[in-house]
Amino acid sequence: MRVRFPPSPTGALHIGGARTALYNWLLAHGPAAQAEAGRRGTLVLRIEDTDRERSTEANVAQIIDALSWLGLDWDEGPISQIANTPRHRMALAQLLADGHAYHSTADAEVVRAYKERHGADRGFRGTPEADGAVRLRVPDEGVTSFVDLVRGELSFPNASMDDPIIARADGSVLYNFAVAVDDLDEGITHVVRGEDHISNTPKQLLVFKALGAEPPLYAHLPMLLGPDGKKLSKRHGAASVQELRERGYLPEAVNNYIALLGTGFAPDEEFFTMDEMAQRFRLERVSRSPAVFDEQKLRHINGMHLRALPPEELTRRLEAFTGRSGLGAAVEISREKIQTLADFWPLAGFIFDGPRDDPAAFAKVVGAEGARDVLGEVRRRLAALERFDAAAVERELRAVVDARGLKPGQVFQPLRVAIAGRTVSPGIFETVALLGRERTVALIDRALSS
RNA sequence: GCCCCCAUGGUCUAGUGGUCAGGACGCCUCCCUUUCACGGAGGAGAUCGCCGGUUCGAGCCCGGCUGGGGGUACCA
Repeated sequence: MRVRFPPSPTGALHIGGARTALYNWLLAHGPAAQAEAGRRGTLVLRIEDTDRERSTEANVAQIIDALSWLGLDWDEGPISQIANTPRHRMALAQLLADGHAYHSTADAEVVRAYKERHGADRGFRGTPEADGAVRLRVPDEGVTSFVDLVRGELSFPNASMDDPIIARADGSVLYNFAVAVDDLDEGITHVVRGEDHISNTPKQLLVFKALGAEPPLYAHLPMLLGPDGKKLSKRHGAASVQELRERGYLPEAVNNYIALLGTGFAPDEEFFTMDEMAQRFRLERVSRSPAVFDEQKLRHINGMHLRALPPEELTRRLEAFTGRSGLGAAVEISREKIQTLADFWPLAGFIFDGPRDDPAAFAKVVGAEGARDVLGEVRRRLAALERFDAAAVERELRAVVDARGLKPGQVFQPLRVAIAGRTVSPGIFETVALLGRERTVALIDRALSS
């Protein structure tokens, strides 16, 4: 089995592209490839840069960086499509010579006029000219059909298809032609791509036929949509892989989530490692309907992956993410409370940089009836504590709760705001223990004197 | 306009002719350290897009309609 991922370097790698890359990766690493050849499949990375206007090296680098971050490694490539130009020209000359293609100066205007004469459902058929762009000759009758591995048989009436332009007047080839030639040359066996390519497939099939070659198998994945039901784009916030990374998501979680979007792996589970996903992945199980990208659920899945990481590993990633070091102990007491890497600093940063005061919270909680009195007693008890660990701190704080007949929150919250400056923090006992007696007492004094 | 694809709670999905349509995210209530998150116990939320048909019986099969989406570039 040979599959490919062919991004066009006209922008960053978007979530839809990452999904396509992931599914190809899963296919190549899964049991289907194994059963077919006794070893896993080969993934080819091809850069579709035939659009010279919009393709840039920076985008290529960015896409490769995003794929690497996701852990989606490839076996061959990156192959620059533009580097295959000689071969494309050769194939084009062959079709021209065979009469499968012809030069035509007909532009959109001419095509429109043609349809006015012959009916909107009649595909444009040109007459060979001496120069102009190159069009592929589509049969007048019959259908071009194929069995889509996720949708079943798809069929297109030839009569309604325009003769597609496969090369510009300057001889440079266009997408539908280059792709077919490259898929053929690279021995691609399975083309797995987005639904937006469904109507390109018959054109490419016709190119294979004109070349006298056997086409690969095709599978079209459903579209990924934004919360508004429209195609996912930058307008929906985090649309690129790079942005997801900057927002503190883990690559394993991103992979897990986008795999879930559009495939029902298992009835009751949603947490999967790459290996588990590759084992379970089946093209036939891929959903046919478009899916809405839901960041809330990504957050949830990300939290699961975060907590599944060994503490040292989580610490390493958090240190890389925040650019700080010595985070170990704080990470230990925060790991149950964060869902993304970006959640950590706002939650526990005060342990290192001191409180970031939220005046409203301060006024409300520390300024509450009896709160200062409670804080005073908490201070006395903690100051007198011999062993300053989480268990001892908890004992003292609960003693205050019991002695005064208060609710736990009436004691814990003022203390939390005193040491963190806000109502959000890791567990109060562990946090106080980590801060130590000196700093805790000083922070309480600071709150009391404010 | 034309060609094509799709349609189960707000979202992702399970379900392939016969249990009260199951799970997850989110939401609500309660508990856990009145926040955040995790975990636990409950709850609200779906006339399975609509109309016909096939069948003793349809979310599952067929047809039509409606709605959404993709394509319709000398872009990919």
